Amino acid sequence: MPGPFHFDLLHVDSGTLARHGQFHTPHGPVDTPAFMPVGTQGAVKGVTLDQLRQTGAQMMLANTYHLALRPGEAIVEQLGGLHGMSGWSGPILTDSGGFQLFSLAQMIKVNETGAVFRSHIDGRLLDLTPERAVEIQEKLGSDVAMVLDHVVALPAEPDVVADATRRTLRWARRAKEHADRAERTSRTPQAQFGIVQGGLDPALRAECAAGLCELDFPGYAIGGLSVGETPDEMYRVLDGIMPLLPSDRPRYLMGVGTPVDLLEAVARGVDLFDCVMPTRNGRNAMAFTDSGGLKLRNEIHARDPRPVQEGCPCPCCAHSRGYIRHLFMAREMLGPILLSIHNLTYYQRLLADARSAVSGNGFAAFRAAKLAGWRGLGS
RNA sequence: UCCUCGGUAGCUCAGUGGUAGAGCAUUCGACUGUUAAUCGAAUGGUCGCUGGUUCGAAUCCAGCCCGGGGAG
Repeated sequence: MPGPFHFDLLHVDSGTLARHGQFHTPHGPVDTPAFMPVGTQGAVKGVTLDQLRQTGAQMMLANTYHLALRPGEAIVEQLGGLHGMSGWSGPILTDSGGFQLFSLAQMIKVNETGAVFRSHIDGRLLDLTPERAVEIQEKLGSDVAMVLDHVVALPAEPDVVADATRRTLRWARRAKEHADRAERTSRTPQAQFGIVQGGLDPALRAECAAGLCELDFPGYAIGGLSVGETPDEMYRVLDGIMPLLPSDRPRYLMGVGTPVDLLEAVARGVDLFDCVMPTRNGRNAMAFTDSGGLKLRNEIHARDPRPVQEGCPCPCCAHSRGYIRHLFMAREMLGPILLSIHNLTYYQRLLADARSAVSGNGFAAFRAAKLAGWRGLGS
């Protein structure tokens, strides 16, 4: 009998390693490959739940560190967990705070026990250990909880990467043990994913993957990428890791990426993605389209009556590029909102098309056609 | 007519002897498990005009032009 988090591998493309599947959660299934919008504080910035569903998103992301600081996991729990608090009824994945060891590196100290954060909000100390990360995420009530990992910026000295990778593996063991032993307080079950670190070193990546697989997680993430390396270096890491991960579990490439990155990773067998790019870039007036990135603050769009993307069903594309530019120049809040929705819609449609292409054994051709379009304007 | 305050970048203004700065606007760039509706860069001025003093004037002096306020 399949568990609450089983992954149905429905089809593998005949020409690439691209997979089409379905990941099951207590809050519904997720068709893969899938893109999860980022809602760090329990909200996808500028987008209502209705609008978010309309983009085609099935699963969203939230963040342990940010929610532990504000409003605090106790309040989230009291409001019914992330689902109750936010009203989002679909699956939710919570990141452990491991990424903040990288992005907030200047305000933390890492040792074997865990990480000590100096809150960026009020300066108070927050101890984040692998065990604490498990407990916080249980209270948040997400469907998938990530283990706490140690993300370092690239390029980095070999011993720095090796230390962080082996620490990540030790932390994963502690997190797994703690989750298995802990009294489950939430009403719904929660899956825990391990995270493969190892920088650009194939041997280190393999060592980490092997150690995690022994622990038998229901899903595996690839972390520590898109932190300073080139796209080709990232793709090479994926080439090396994918064969080492069990094919009957979802593979999640954390924090990635551009549309090009998504297709290159899907071609190598990745099933899940998340990235702030569609929303952050959308807020900053950059639109994703089939012919590459559009910087809508640029004057060239001022008199352009065309929609951002011809044929796009999103509410942004009911308007002209000239109007969207005007909204940004006038600092109207509707501009960032509409472009966030457009970019999320663009990502969701891209992956929906990718799933169809995989099912029809035509992923290689699909990827080639998309890349040719994007190359035009250099997305 | 007199008194007074002012005239410096597209706009609002700093700058009182060593050949000009800021904010905003404009243009362009960046953004990958969000400390970001953010960040960065560039364009842009014979300092109202004409003389004078001085090695050197946006800055001091004189006259003129333009604008605000006041007096008669």
